[in-house]
Amino acid sequence: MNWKAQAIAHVFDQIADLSEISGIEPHKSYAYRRAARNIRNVQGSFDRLLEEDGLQGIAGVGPALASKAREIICTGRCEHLERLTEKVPISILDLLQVEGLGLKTAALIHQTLGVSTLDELEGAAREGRLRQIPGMGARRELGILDSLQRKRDHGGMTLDWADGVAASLSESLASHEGIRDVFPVGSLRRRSETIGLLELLVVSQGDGSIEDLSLEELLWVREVRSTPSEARSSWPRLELVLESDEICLIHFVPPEAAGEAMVRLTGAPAHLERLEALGYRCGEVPGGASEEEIYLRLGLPPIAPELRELGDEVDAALEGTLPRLVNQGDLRGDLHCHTEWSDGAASIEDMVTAAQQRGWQYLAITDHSHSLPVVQGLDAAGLRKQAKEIRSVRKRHPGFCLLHGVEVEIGADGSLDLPDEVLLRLDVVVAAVHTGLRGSSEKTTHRLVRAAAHPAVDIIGHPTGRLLSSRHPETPDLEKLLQVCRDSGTAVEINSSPDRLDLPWRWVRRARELGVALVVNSDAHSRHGLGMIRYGVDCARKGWCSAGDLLNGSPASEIQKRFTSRL
DNA sequence: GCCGTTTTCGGCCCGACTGTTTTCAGTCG
Repeated sequence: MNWKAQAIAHVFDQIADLSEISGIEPHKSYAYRRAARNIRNVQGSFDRLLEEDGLQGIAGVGPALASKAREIICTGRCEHLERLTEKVPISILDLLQVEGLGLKTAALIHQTLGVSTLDELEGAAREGRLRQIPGMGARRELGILDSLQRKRDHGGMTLDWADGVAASLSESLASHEGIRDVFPVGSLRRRSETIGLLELLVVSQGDGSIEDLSLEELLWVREVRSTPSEARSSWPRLELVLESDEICLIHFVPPEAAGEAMVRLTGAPAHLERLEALGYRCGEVPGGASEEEIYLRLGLPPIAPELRELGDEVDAALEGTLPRLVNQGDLRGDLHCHTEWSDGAASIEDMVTAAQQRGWQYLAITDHSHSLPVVQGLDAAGLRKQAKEIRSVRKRHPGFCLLHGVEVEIGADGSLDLPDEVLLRLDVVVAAVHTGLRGSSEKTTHRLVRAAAHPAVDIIGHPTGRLLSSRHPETPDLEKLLQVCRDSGTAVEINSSPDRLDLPWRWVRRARELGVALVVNSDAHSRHGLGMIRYGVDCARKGWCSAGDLLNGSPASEIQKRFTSRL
């Protein structure tokens, strides 16, 4: 996503939350949220929209919001937001990331206990003070502590957000004289599922002098701090604190050290340890060596950054058994997306043309089934109506393989909310859990396993149900699920939404070992959403997948055979 | 704050689940 769009939408969401806490007319909050959502979903060139009419072409953006958007882009600040934070500290919004805490309770906790940070919240929970709040008992207190712990284990920026921040910083840095190149390193380059610390490598033009760089003037940078160098590297570095509170570490190296810096700063620690066991020594690399040359000197082929995690990738490289990793261009289609028939923003036809523009041969339309609230999903009659529309779109796009499917809701007992005969008439059935995710691991496992064994189910969608920025449910017994899927021929989804990346990559590796069919799905809710598939590809690559491991690495002819044979 | 074959004011998304309850508010999707 365009980083400007991200930045504006982020501020609008903050305004919406703070306004609601401050008791400002609730529909104003709704307006800000709606505008933020539509800005995120902009299709085509965001910059052009911004220049042409200051975003007023976007639904939900009127003169007041357009002027704030302009202010955010030109100054990196928003006066309206700053005024709101005079009344309510912005750190309260961190409290909302805790599962089970919404605006009402967060505001109440702040008012009665003076709590405005996650640390203070944890302290209050440990001391049993949260129980003073009406509606809060011991159980919710424990739930909050639990959620805080899980958040610590999984914290960080999602990949799309980190990519946006990195792109905007790189663009500003690269325009400086004296800077030759800027590269992402660290967990961002390894395409980790969340990015705790954003790291950029800046290759200088000459001797690496950075004295005349005035980074404070960069847009979005609130503060520049020098940080002592660490064992990992002796190159000079600076810490940028961004307006959005993220921290970005910038490493400066002269051109002749770029290759070594790439290796060392990309990590991960276990990978570097294995390299060291092969004789790699920091500072002993000949000047000017590229990253590839460094691997070559150790007797290794280049190892993709995504694989540099646990260390065993080095052994595989030595044995010559590294997989040929899938690329975005290897995918021929997508088997999970939404349209305006449920909670998507585009028509079926629009999604089809967007898929064709991406060079895809097939697309499965899988709108939600009816029992998911808000979304207004489809029941049997709705699906029949949709089938008619699908047939007519097919006629207009004869060369394209358009599949009719559904994302069917898995109920509390593992049953599906559509009759078997309806499901069996569809080309693709993705079964997924959206509610009751706070249940025990055993319960969720039972639901998933029952659905996976159902004869009409083709794909288990986002198996863990996690949301990386907010929801970390008890993980189901994935080993059991994968085995059931293998035995029943049910495929497992790698959901590409950067907030999900679900199946998690460690389990993608396991699924591949077990021979479970995998499929990278966009779960797109707009034309633009189809592009999210790149994050699913990142996840598949981290899970050692080749194109051949993925259902949608195969051409339309095979997909047609697999998914329409039961008709 | 936005929007309009209910167009310059009045309405804007809703239903299940949960932990706290003794009749429900808040959260979430």
